[in-house]
Amino acid sequence: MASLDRSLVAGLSVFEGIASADLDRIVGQARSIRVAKDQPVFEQEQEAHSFFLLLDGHVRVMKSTPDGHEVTVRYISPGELMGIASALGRTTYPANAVAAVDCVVLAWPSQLWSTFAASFPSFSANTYKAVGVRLQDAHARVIEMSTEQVEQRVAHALLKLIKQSGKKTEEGILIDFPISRQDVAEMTGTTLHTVSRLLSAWEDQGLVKSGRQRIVVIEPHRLLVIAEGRAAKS
Amino acid sequence: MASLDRSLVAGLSVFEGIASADLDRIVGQARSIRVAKDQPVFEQEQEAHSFFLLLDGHVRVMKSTPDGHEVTVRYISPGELMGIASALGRTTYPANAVAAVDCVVLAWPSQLWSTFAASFPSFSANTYKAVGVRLQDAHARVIEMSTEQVEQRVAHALLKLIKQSGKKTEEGILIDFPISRQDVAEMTGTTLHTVSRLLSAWEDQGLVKSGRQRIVVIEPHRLLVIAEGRAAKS
DNA sequence: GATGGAGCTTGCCCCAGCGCAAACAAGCGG
DNA sequence: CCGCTTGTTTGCGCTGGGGCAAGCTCCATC
Repeated sequence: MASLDRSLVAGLSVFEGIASADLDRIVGQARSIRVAKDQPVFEQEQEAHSFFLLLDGHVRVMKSTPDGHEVTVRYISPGELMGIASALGRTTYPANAVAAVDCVVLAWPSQLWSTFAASFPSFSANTYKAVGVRLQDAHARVIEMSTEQVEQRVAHALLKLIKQSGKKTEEGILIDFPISRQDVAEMTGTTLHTVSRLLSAWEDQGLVKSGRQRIVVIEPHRLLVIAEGRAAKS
Repeated sequence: MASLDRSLVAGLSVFEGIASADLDRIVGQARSIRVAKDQPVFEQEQEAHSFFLLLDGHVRVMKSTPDGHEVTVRYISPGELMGIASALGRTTYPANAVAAVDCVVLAWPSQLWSTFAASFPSFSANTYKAVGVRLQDAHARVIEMSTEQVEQRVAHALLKLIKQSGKKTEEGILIDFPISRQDVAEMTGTTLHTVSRLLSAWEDQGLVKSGRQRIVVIEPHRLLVIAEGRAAKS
């Protein structure tokens, strides 16, 4: 394993306000792990032995229902923590996390959580702030599901994705990991058929350009108009 | 104002594991407030000057969307904290909280949060655990909205309500605060019409008994069957 | 005990979007 | 280069449940 140093994590918002020496100590206790595409980082109901920081790649967090449905909770981008069950008093992971592409993660044993939190107040403050944001996101999602049409929800989802993981290309803004119609459907509570129809329609209008597991947003502004429900019904 | 003492809060799970003397100090710094039915405890976007503990009554937490929809996030029961925005690094409240009946709440200035958290580790642990539960709830809600039919969602909502605030009566289990069809609709992402139709149907089958802002569940077990989607389509 | 308003019920219509099914591409492994 | 798998597209029919509208009932107020 390559030796780890603070340059990996310096500048991440979770570690904001922590002294370099402390960062070294924190990073020194982590294991660095490679996770191949489609492999799990952690699994629902499994004992929460570690918490993780995504260094590189993209991870999809999802929950499975007893009746076989899968719902995508969120995508994790580089620099974000995940599997922080122990910070919230859980002993098992609440969801499945799967690498959307080959990933590199740092892992710390869960017991270290309380040590870190006690030693580095800003670490715990930053994390709980992140938890707060996730709670907000979850509520926002509930509200979307309650009040918006499928078209608006899918538009919102794409906007969220390009904001989080958008990469400028000459064509437009590319979602820079493989994402299928089915994946988008699982994020928005609809079916791959409907997503496919919407993307086709938007492609005709020149709003997006998409292919196999690939979506490029060409006109984010017009997509926003749809997301806000101010779209002219054609 | 009546003098406050620890008997008010002893035994609540948030304060589990805290010494009596400390409890006195904590409670000593609270203001006790009466909130009349339909009056706000705190409001969305407002500066989060305090956090609260509900001593008596029931509070509805809801979010309003720009386009005039209201979505109920949760009901707070006696013994629960609310308005803990500051614990999650927010400076404003994320939602509206309205008294569903006349309520009594304790309020502490937000700045005290960090003091309490630092002085009483179990207080902060207990609270974050509660936050974890809420995050779970929110995700569960997203999953329900994504995968279940309206009928199941409404059944789930009623079950949640009787679990949280059910009161045994000779008729069955009463939800012990006034709740309208509209309220249930806002919890489940549907319309008061549909809720009304469902309750009427269930009443015909002897599952529930309901009236103006009043719902009694007679056969929770059969309601559970519906909630799980194992209902025989009549 | 009349009046008004808030909450509830129900019938009818309609459509967004799901389910099903069939056909089509684009990679990938051999 | 071929065949297979995995992802995508699209047509068609159907239905859950939303929207609208009318009428009803309980309760509070005067």
